[in-house]
Amino acid sequence: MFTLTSRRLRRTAQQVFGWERLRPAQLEAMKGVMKGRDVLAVMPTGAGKSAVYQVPAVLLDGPVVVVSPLIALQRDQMQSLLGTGALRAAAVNSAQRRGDTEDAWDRISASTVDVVFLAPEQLAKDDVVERLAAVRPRLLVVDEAHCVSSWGHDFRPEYLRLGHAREKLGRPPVLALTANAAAPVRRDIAERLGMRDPVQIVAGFDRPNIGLEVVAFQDEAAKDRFVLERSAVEEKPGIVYAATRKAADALAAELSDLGLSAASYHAGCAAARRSAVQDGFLAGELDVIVATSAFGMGIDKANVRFVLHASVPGSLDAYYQEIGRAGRDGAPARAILAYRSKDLGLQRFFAAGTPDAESLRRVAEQLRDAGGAVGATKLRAACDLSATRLSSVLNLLEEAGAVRTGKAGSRWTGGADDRARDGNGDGTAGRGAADAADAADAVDAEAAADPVDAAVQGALAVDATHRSLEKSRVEMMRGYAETLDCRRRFLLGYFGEAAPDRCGACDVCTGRAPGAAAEAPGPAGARDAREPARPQRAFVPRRRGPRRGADAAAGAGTAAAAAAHPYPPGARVRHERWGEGEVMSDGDGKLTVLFESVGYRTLSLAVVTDKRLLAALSDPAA
DNA sequence: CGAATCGTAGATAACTACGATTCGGTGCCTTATT
Repeated sequence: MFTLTSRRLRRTAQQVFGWERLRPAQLEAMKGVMKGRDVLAVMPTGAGKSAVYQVPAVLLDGPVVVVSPLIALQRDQMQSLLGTGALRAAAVNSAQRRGDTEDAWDRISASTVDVVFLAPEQLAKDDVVERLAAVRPRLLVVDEAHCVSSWGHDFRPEYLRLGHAREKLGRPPVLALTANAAAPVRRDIAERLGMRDPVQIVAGFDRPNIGLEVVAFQDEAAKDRFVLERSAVEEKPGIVYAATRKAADALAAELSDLGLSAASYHAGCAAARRSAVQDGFLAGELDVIVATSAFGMGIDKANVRFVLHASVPGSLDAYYQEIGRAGRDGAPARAILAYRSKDLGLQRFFAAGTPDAESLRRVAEQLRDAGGAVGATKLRAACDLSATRLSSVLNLLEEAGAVRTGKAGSRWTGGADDRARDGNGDGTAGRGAADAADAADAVDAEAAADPVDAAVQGALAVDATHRSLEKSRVEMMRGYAETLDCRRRFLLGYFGEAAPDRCGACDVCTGRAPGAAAEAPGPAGARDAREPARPQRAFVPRRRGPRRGADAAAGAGTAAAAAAHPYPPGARVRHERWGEGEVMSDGDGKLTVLFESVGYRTLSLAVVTDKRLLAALSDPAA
């Protein structure tokens, strides 16, 4: 039954690391790695993701390069490796002393290092890539791989350039690891890293011990009072997520005034304070940590009893990740969202970003005039851009098909015609290129006469596509907050996982829902008809009964109804205006589809079938 | 997108009202100056 590879992996795990058992998902991922396949593994925190590369690192004949988003995480992983004594590790980053980095390079070049840790920005540097390529890495690991998708487009664009780095490293197999990736995110990761036919291992998303609750408000002061009170009375320890640094500081101060042990945590805190607060929380010295989204990656504390969001985050991906820090011990825990529809404005602002036509133009002109490949360092100097800014600009120009990057640097490839060709022919240019071509046509036919103008317009169109997806993710977050149906079902559906109609453990299922609107909800839900917590309890249970009945009568939300239409989750569909997409979830007479050009859209199943809005392109079951 | 802050005009002493402006989240990496 067990293959030779399985036996070797198990034996190594046992003898070298002392792990008596490997989970099926771990073993399967390791086997893929040993076969030289690209592997994308989505496994919950605590399921032993690191083991998936550590065991093969012992067996592979050459070093493993691990890309990790935070230097702090690299440090933690180094420590744990040193603890086992099984692997020799080194890190390359700007936070350690120069001498330590030189020492690391000496050891790497002498082939006495098994695992090298670095951030994606390091791989943007030619000398770093050259020195690594010289020792022939056997595996490129991308840890917290969802960052490729969520951070790469704007914030840390080097993530999107890991595919190039991989080529320069001699195209080793890629192992992408994450705890949280919805289907489109997985697709993005695979595409961006240039993975070929990857082995995908996806463990379950459901965390049944986390009770889900949303409390809606109109009035900001009422919401603030609620957040303060719930933070004070919920079982400790807990995490409160705030949208801004100022709000985090203010709430932490108020909780402290109440006599609780509370502290704030955000990127504006001094480094020393940040680590002190984090350590204090992990050690159980803090009741409540009030944080921005800066807090949490790499945090694995078992007994967090509640995660309270004082304001909505920008996506369900972020929300799921943040509430997933509760109840890791398996004991009951709560995820509470204090929701106010106006709070979405901040997230919409973040999603909207700031287009920068001027930088695009400068880089495009430089490359056009250069008449050959230009390295990143030279380009930065010529265009007077930061490394981050340049990467982001190059990513857009490449996606628009106007620029191509190879070993020697980035090269001008021209205008609209090339762009369209690239979109079809080159897998890594991918879907953005085709969209961009369409959009660019629409933007300005006259501008397309000049190739630089066309490139800038095309890049802006690609950018607009990303932002439109980001905005639609905010809308999905709104959908979760305003849904009148089982929240767990909504959440799991977003991640492409089927769920029963009622989980029995969210506020909707237990009849404690705040939600119901004063009038019958339209497609946009009950967004402006809510009142704060107190009056809701009185009228909600009565309202829910008949509503449920009405839904059932409409033939929606049941397994039987879900099977009766041609758009099951996973199906590819085409919409006349929005193009191709994938069905993410269905239920209660609605379909949620992720369209490649516009992002998430929720459609009424009745309208879709009536007006034949969607063409089914394929059935995943077929 | 929305909240907070700032500035100025207007009507009259100490403000208020309202338009304009600014600000808001995640982390790598600089690499010369105290």
